[in-house]
Amino acid sequence: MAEGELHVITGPTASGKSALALALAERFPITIISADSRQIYRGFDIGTAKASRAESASVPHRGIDIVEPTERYSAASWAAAAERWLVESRAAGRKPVVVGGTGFYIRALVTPLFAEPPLDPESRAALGAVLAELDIAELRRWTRALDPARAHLGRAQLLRALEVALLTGVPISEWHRLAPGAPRRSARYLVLDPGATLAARIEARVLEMLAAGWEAEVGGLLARFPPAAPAWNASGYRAVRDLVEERISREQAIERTVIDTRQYAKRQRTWIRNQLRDENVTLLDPLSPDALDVASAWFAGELEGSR
RNA sequence: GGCCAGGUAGCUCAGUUGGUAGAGCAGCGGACUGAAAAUCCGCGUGUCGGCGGUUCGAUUCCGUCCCUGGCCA
Repeated sequence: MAEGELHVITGPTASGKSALALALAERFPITIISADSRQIYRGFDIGTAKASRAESASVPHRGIDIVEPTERYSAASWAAAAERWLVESRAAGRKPVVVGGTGFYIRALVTPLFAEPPLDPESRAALGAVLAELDIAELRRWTRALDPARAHLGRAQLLRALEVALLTGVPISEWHRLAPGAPRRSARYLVLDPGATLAARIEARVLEMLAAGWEAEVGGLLARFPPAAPAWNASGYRAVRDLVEERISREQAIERTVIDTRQYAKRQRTWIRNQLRDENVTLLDPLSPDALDVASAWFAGELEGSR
């Protein structure tokens, strides 16, 4: 493709993606495009492991602090914004590198979601209010009737399936059939995974976050944003909130955060293992001594990439 | 030292009138097309503390030893 292949660095949380991207930035002029559904929120800094001020000053970053914590964002919105960042980055003579663990965002950029017709906001809100009252068994029954191919999915997906089926008159699976998702650009993936040491890295990072003032950050956020704001559901934020409000002990908060984060990392690994199965993937252990050289070779297009 | 209560999955526990056992959490696998650090689906991983005894058969009953907690000395 004219614009060249898109470079994507991904891997489970705490695998060292950002550090590697920053190191790469010392060798190549790049813009780091953060594909991270939590770093988009302003104010949620420490627990989402955002780049520091110094880091974002030395290397251009995009995708960070782009929405208010009360706002519900979407993969489609992110992908649309990312399209602009890619153009902007290239215009500035820098190669964009997508760095992040939100697989769905990356997919939406590489293989666009189906083109949704405009939905009337009022009908949407009204329907949402009705559906919110239903339990998952009920949502499943409705989805079995309206879009059976999606009835096995989770609550969030069932709500979406019903919304699309009812408001567009065409179920999502039919939209897919009409316009099968085709890659809009080719992409090469560098997948970072430190293997069995990931659990220890996660635990260490949680302790670092607390040492860096996570509790104080959460204290401030609590005063500004309602507990139901979307940004709160990032690993650890609820636990630290409970700690700040003295409902649980420090030990309990650490334990819950570590478990949450580990479970998240596991889901990311499942996604990467199965959803990127047919993609151009280069696996890299960030702890290997030549990690940066391998990453550089990958970036320069000197690696074949195993599929 | 004596008495009492316990010892069952990685953790917290339930259970078996004697037929080799099951929940929650953790863990593992999977799904994922506009909430994705979200939302869901599936899977029990075990010398039932050790050793003897009774019994066709003991995790269950008996004896003994070990360990933990509590109370009394």
